[in-house]
Amino acid sequence: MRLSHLMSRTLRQAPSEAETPSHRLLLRAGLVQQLAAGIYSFLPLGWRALRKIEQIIREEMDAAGGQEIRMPALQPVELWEASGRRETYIPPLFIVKDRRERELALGPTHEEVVTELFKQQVQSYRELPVLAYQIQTKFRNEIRARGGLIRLREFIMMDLYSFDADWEALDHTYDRVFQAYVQTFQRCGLPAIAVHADSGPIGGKDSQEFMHLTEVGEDQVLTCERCGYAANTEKADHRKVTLPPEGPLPLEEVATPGVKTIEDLARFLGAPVEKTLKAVFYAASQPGSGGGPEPVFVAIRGDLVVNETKLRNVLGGAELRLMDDREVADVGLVAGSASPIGVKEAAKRPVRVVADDSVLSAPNLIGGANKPDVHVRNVNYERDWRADVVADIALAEPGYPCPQCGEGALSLHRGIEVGHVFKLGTMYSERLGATFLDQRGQQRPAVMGCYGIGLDRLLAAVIEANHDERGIVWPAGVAPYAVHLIALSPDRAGVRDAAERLYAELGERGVEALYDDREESPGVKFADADLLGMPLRVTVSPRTLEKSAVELKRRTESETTLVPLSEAAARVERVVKVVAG
RNA sequence: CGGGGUGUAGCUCAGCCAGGUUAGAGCGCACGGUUCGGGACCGUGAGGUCGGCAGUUCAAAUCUGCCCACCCCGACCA
Repeated sequence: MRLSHLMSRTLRQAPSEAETPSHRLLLRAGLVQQLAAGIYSFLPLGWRALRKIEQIIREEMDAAGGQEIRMPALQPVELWEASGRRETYIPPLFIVKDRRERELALGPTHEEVVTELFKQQVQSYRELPVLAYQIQTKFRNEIRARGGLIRLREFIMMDLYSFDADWEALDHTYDRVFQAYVQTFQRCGLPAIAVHADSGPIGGKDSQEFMHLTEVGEDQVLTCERCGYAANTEKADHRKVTLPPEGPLPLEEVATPGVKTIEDLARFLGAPVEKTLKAVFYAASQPGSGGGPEPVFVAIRGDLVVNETKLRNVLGGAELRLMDDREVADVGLVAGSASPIGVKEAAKRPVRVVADDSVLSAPNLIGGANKPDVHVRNVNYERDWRADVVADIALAEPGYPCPQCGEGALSLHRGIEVGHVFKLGTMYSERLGATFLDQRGQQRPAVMGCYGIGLDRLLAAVIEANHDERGIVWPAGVAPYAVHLIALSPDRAGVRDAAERLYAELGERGVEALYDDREESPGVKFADADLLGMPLRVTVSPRTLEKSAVELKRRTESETTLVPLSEAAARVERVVKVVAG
């Protein structure tokens, strides 16, 4: 491609709305142009890079046994009603109407559609496993688009769906796709780690996200350097400090005038925070069930914080929000001095009680009394109160002991989620009737997995991970072009002729080259070459031609080498192959 | 949706608080000339519904109100 006719321009200054490095470089290098919030056009260079990524993914998914298909972006909403997600899917679907007022959803994901496909196309266990994938535009009515290509409302996703006969077979398929993901990110030049992720209320067995760790990521990840444990903060566990066992002491009310918070309480009574019992009130609404919110009383040891994702899962996917003091009072309880003891009797409405498992082994805690300015000493689980649900609902925080090895301390990082692999199970196959006949002729629902990679976001992450102060430093596998050919002072000393010949010869050899044939000063051309970031720069100038040579320079290095003009194309081809690995 | 911020030329911004001739600068773009290995220089020129609508006023980029768009922070996700 000739730079003189390329349908994009480089920008010396990035538009002010761009803050993250990848966003700034995407705009400065002329890879994309924004049309609206979270909606972008791809310009030639950006599109080529995206297609390189697409091809890597395609090759890896094929190698893992995937079959490429193509499903519609327009989906009848009836299908979403059948799966039960019409109302529960967040963010809400983009809905359009056809001329007969029939509602169609712009597909944000394709579990429903692929399950329909399976239903008709696959009947026997002998055909399993089936791994079907597509690379296609998705539409999500995101609450907020952000970070350039990091969070889009229209984006390209590779989504693969697997169907197995049982959970054990799914485990194997999952591992296979997992490995394909590892390979994919490696080939894209993106450092990425797999972290444990929330699998949501669907209750799948495993779910992992692939994260590129970077300051500008929007996800938070806790890792243990000692054993390698890594988890999204919404999923992360930690080894809870247990308190020394004590015999239960009798309940004892104490006056605590003006004490509202756990910190106040611990200070007032001279007790450590972990000897207190914290009460938190949530209003839980089941999405899609028209009823009002249900009050939930959450009890957790005073030193711990509630992880709302875990709590939501325990409550079957309810939407949660903290109740304010007035709402707490309306239920008949006392904020700041609430007690799990007799809470159900004290409340005016039915209250669900959820306890973190930290309270089980914590004897003689100090809790509320359901009376203002009074607390109770020596609260013991089981003897004094019981919860409807006991589960781990604690938030893991940096510095806490690792749940896996127990020795390392968790540390916090930010990351961009570039991929997600997920053991779905049989929810969709059961609801939509995607069954197969097993060896004994029994109808059974397929055990599904789903796996996604956001291509646009991956492209942004690749730039995030591969740039310097001058511009992009494309990994060879993703670079729009392998070579950036520059003709300096093209009107002098046969430079244009030499450059044209080299450009043509590279084309004949199948070397992808971007050719800067513009009438620009050397400074501009070099600066643009650095900004655009192709792996190999080839310069033809009066100075090199004096020596009957051209100059080669890798984007990752500062040294240049001269190679004879006569061998230039062959040498460039060879270097390109070396760079590509 | 709540909180914060920004809208003036293709990009970066000044002008607005204290309303008053043809609304400015740098970069970019066009033409001519000089340069030519790290974003050169000189000259000429094109390019603007000052986000939109309404209001106040003799007069609005500037003051007031409403609306819109975009960015950032929180809940969702690839």
